[in-house]
Order: sequence, then C-alpha cells, then structure tokens
Amino acid sequence: MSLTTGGRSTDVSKRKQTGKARAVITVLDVARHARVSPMTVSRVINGKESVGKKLREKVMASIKALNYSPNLAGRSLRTHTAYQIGLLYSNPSAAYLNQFMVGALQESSLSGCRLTIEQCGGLDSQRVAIEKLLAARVDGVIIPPPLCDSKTTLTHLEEEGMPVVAFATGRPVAGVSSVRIDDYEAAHAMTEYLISLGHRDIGFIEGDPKHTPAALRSAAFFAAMEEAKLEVPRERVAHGLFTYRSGLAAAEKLLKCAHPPTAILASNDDMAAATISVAHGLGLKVPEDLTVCGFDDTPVATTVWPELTTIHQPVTTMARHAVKLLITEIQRRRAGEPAEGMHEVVKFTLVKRGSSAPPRQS
Amino acid sequence: MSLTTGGRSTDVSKRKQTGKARAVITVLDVARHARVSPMTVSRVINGKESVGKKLREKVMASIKALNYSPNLAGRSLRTHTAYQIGLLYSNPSAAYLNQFMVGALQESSLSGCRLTIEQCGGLDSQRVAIEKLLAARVDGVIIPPPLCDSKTTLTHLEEEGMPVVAFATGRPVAGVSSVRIDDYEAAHAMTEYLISLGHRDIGFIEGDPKHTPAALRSAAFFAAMEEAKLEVPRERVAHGLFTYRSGLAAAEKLLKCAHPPTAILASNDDMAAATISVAHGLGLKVPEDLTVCGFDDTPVATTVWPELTTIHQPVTTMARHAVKLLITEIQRRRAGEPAEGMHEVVKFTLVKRGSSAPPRQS
DNA sequence: CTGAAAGCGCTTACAG
DNA sequence: CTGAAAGCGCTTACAG
Repeated sequence: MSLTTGGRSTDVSKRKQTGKARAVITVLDVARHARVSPMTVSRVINGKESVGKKLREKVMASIKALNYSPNLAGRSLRTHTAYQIGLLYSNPSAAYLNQFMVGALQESSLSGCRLTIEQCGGLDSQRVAIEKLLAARVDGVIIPPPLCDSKTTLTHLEEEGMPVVAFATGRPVAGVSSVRIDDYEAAHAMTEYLISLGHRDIGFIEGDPKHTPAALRSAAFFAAMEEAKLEVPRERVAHGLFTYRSGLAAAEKLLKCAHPPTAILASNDDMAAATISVAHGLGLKVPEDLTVCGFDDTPVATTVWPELTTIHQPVTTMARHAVKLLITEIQRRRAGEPAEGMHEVVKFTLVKRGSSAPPRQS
Repeated sequence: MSLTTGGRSTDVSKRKQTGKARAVITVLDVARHARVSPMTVSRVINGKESVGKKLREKVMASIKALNYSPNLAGRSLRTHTAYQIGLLYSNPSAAYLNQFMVGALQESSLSGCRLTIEQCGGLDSQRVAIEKLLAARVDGVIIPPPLCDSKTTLTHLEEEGMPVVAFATGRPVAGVSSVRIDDYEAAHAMTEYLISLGHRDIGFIEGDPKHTPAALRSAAFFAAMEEAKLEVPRERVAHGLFTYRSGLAAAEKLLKCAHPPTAILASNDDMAAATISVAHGLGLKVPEDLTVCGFDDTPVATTVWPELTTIHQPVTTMARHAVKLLITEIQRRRAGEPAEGMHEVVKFTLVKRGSSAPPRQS
C-alpha cells in the first residue's frame, strides 16, 4: 500500500481507488469523520445559517483534520455555475492586462468559473472576436478600456443577450455594470498635489481622447488648475495617445520651448516614462529640474528611473470585483430578472515616488 | 414558452427546466437525435476509433444540428482531469507573462484544467509562493524564467512530488520537462544577420547572467563573431539585467566613446528599446547611424520607434505546449509511471523591422 | 463495434 | 435544524 504524502493516515485509505492515485477526500469522508450527513458538511462549506453550532464546529474540525477542499467539478455540475467568462480586449497594454488577469484568475478559481480571452483590433476583428466568444459559449463578457466605451461592441453584445461588465470605463452606461476608479477625482488630486509642491507652470499630456477616462483626467486637470487660479496656456498642453511613443512627441513639444514647465502630468505611466526619457535627453534632471507624474501605477512606473509618482489603480482588485459582478448579473438573467447595471467605484491611491519634488525656486 | 435564442427548435425544448434558464444540450439529447446510445456519442466526441463510419457521421451531424458542446464539469468529474495548474513567476515582465497567459488559458480551456497564478520575489517569498500553490492544491507547476533555473525552486517542488515544466529555460534538466526555443541558434542567426548587413563593429548588451538563456545568447554572439573572424574588444560589450533601466546604462557605455559601434545587439527588447532612447538622446539616427536589435519580440518591440528587428519567440504557442506537457506528466505520475522529462524545442523567427540597416559606409 | 448500468462529488428538493 | 434520496452530464468498466 502506498504512503499518503506527508499526512496522518485516516480512514480514507480504505476507499477503493484505481491504481496508485492518491486518495481524494470528499464530503463523504468529512461526513463520516464528523459523524454527520454529507448534507450538513455541504451546508457548513457553503456557510448556510441553518447548522447548529455544535455540528458546525465538529464539521469544521473534520475539514481541517482531513485537509479537505471541495471538488469544483462536482459542485459546478450540480449547481450549473461553471460559467465561461469572456475577456475582450483590444489595446494590449500588457502590464494592465496582466494585473487584470491575476485578479480575474483569482476570483474565477474561487467561484469555479473559467476564463476565455480574446483580442481584437479594428472594428472588423471586433465582430470576429465577439463571434469567437459566442462560439466559445461564454456566459458573460468583461471589457477593459478602450472597448468598454465602444457603442458597437456594447450593442453587439446586448443584442446577443450577453451580460457585460465595463471595466474602468470613464462613462458608465445605465444598463451595463461597471467597475472603475473615479478618474476625475484622481486627476484632480494629482494636480492639487503638484500645486501643493509649489508648481505653477504645469504641463499636461492628454490621453487618447477616445478613451473616456482620458477625457475625465483632462477635465479634472483643468478644473483643479482653475480652482487654484492658475492659467494653462495652450503650449502647456500636448496631445498623447497613451503610448510611449506619443509620449515622446508630447514631452518634446512641452519641453522644447523658451520657458518649459517645472512639472508635467501625463495621463498615463507610459507617457510619463517617455517624458523622463526626453527630459534626460535634454539634460534635465528629474525631479530636480522637472517633476514628472503618471497615472495607473503600471509596472513601468517602478521600472524607470526615478520611479514615478502616479495614481495607483488597483486593477487586480477591480478585476476580482468585475468577475463577481458579472456572475451576479449572469445569475440575475438566468433567474429571469431584468438586466440592471451595478456600478462599483473602487478607491485609488496617490503614490508618491522619486519623480516628484518642489520646483527649484519655490 | 420562451424562445430559444436564434436556433431551430428541437425536441430539447421538452426537457423539464427550472425557471426560464435556456435549454442546455447534453449527450443524451444528441444520442436521442442520432438514435444511438449516449456512449456512442461520447466515443465520437472523444475521437475513439471504435465507432462505425455510419454511426459516427450520424452523431456528428446531430452534434452540429443541436449545436452541442460538452459540459466540462461533467467530464472532469468523471475523468478526474480537472487539474489545477500553477504558474509560478517572479520577474514580472508584463508582456511576456501576458503572451504566456493567453496560450495557457487557451489550452486549459480546451483540456478542462484550471490556472492558478502566483508571483514571488526573493527566496523567502519563493517558499511562500510554493506553499500557496500547494495549498491551492495544484497538480503541477509551470515555471517561466528566471525561476525555471532556480535549483531551490526545482528542488522544493521535486520534494513535494510536483510535476514541473520549465518554460523557456536555457538549460533543460534531465528529470524536468521543458519547452523552449534554441536561444543559442537564435542569437547566432541574429549576429550573422548583422554581419551580413555589413556591420563589423557590433556592440552587445548581455542579459542577466543568472538567466540561462542570457548566457546562451552571449555565447552565440561571441561564437558567431569569431566565426566571421571579427574581434569583439571589451568596450563593445556591456552588462545588462534585462530591464529598460539597465539597458540605458549599458547603451551609454557602448555609445559614449570615441568610436561607437555601428550596430548594437541587445539580449532582449527592453534593453534594445533603451538603446534607441539613448541613441536618440545622443543625436544618433536609428537605423541610419546605428542599427539596434532586440530579442523576444515582446510588445515593446513594436511600440518604440523605429520598430525593433528582433527574435520572435512564440510564447503563446509555447505556453500551450507547456500546459499539454504538464498534463501528460501529471497523468504519467498518476499512472505510477516514473517521471521522465520531455523536452520540446519550438522554432523562433528572425523578424526584420525598421531598426536595422547596413552601416553608413559599408 | 455498440449499449445498459453505475458512479465521479456535489447540492437541490423534499421530508421530518 | 438535520438527513435520505435523487440527479447534474459525463465516461469507465463491463457485457454482448
């Protein structure tokens, strides 16, 4: 008889097992160990109220003693909760997607659902990607930016009766659930921080205007500046597209002038990283000669030197929420309840790092 | 009675269903439709040989007609194949991990297994991360670089009897399965390409020497240069750590000298991107004044300007292979067969883009 | 080559 | 508050 790996031996070893597969503990084993019915074990696992304190404790002890963990396949089969969750993304900001994936995977392994990921580029491939998700029999779809704001995408999915969660959208729509941070408030807070450091000449790199969060960030920047009675002349603002490359061009526009700003706020980290690169190229020290701030706190924020002061968007946590929200929505529809978007706003954090400091002569 | 979404109505609609949940098609429905037993349907789905041509075709037609797809929960429950696959990563190169995830997810949704992802930093957190994976009851672990070469990690997992696949390691170990490209051959090909363009003064940025692929890439570069009877003086080689930042320092070392090289081969794309940035800062045009090549073809390769000539490593495909290999290995062990590493070498591609050209006076 | 029976591990629906 | 029975969808193991 084979040894059970590193554990006290239990009555489990008596179970008939084909070959040398190691014994798997089931509700039945726990039930026997605790001298209750499997149902009671099931109730305890699922946190149902209706179990007496004594039994509950006995069961919990047995679960611990046997090191039991439920078999998701069995549960899913019985409860029909093995949802396929689709992720439809278009802008392959690797770092962002990555953090998203970690959270989504965490939550889906807890709730027993599966993830399918589909990338798309233009409008055409968008249609194709959605068809693929439908063919993969997804029960709901999560859409990160910028697709989360695409009317085409949303309508297409709506028509198919597909539950959707818009991820990090800047403009939540009534019928579609969403998870996001308050981009406006975040950009406002960042601008106020720069002002509080003593900066007056602050340059701003806008994000892709098609992304709704970008619009909010811009609006908040201008609002905060106005509230502080600070002018923002046209040459202090540059357009960007959230890419590193667009950040290079934008930073050059802002810095190659007679009176460059003492601080630049970029609408995301990639463009802030590009700004640092341009500054260095021009012989400017960061943060001594120029403060540079980003947005999102993606890995690049801590890769560049100096590390970026930025807005931390808890993407992983948000992804977990998104999966939960989507499951709720799927179950709602299954139960025949009308679709009704739920909207969650998650807290951001302003992370101060080496790229920001008071201006030289403040 | 509710409409079935976009489909011809079938006898399925007669099935008793709680509430308005849409009808789900099972093997039974297909069997009825094809007038065979469920077993025959199952055999067809699983591609067993032993089904007559006539029946097989009837079943396939029914599957198509009913738009059937098997329920993974049912299958997993019966076949015990709902493996938990752990991914243990340490170096959060987002882009790389991302491509990996896409492939791993594709394969795992096909084979019905689940993914758990765990990050770790130093040695301490490595232990913790492995404990977490064990607690999550993973049945096997895939390890991307640089952890795939960590003796500590491998030993720890070995001791727990955990099947492992080393991903993109430069030094496959006998007992541990691996999936990789031939880094040596790839770096050799890239060096030969630069030489064929007419470059003689070629700078090289090494990767983190602790990463085995880095060592192979370096070795191949020197070998290819020697084969072409080209000297590589010490000032043509710079150390890097695969990070953008280390690339900046390395590129400066190579370029800020009396006779800078006409081409620089960096051991990965991040450092190549940094090299372009430094070159621009020094007023050098890429590729007119300086050819820059990378390695891996991560998204940054097509983000920077000009886009990078680089070695395409098909990470997504490799990830699919890794999952398959791991499943095979898990099943082997379950069947009591001895562990025996399988090693797969996947083809790379040399992708020529805008960052490479012949030297000015060739 | 094909099928009838049984059961994977769990929880729903019913009974007390 | 607790339990005995049944079944989710699939495939293994057996029988023909």
